[in-house]
Amino acid sequence: MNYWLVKSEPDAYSWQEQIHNHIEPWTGVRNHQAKKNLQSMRNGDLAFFYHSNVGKEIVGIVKIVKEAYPDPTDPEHKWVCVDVETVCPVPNPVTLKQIKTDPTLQDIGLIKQSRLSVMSITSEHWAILCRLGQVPTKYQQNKEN
DNA sequence: GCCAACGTTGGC
DNA sequence: GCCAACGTTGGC
Repeated sequence: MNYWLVKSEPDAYSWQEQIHNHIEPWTGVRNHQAKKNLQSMRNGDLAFFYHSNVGKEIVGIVKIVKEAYPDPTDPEHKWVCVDVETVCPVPNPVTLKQIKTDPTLQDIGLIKQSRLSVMSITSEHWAILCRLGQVPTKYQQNKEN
């Protein structure tokens, strides 16, 4: 399985709304590299939910439950979305500041490609971020895969 | 195909 | 509010 990070501005769609909705289509991605990443996601992959602009921290974990399909918010049907399901909150949200000061996280996409809204995360970085966020072990991996 | 102008994202 | 990074548009 693969690990990912998806960004949302909490003013537009927040983690609280994600908890409430439980399963939600991840729509509105309008960048080719992000689209490619969406298309590489497989059912059961896990993703960090990051609050951009306001908060600037990793606040939760979601699971991909429906692979890429045409984004209903795109009238031209040329962009895609996936469905994500709430897995758990990150008990101790990991801030961008923390990530920037951690020597083991310097080559993470969040820093190197700050404008990309859907990116992959290595399993090593995933483990480090889970530890920093104090994510319970049982949520760090999807046992179904 | 190049590049200037402009728009957007997102951090500071 | 500013700006860096990056993407898009359109003239040539």
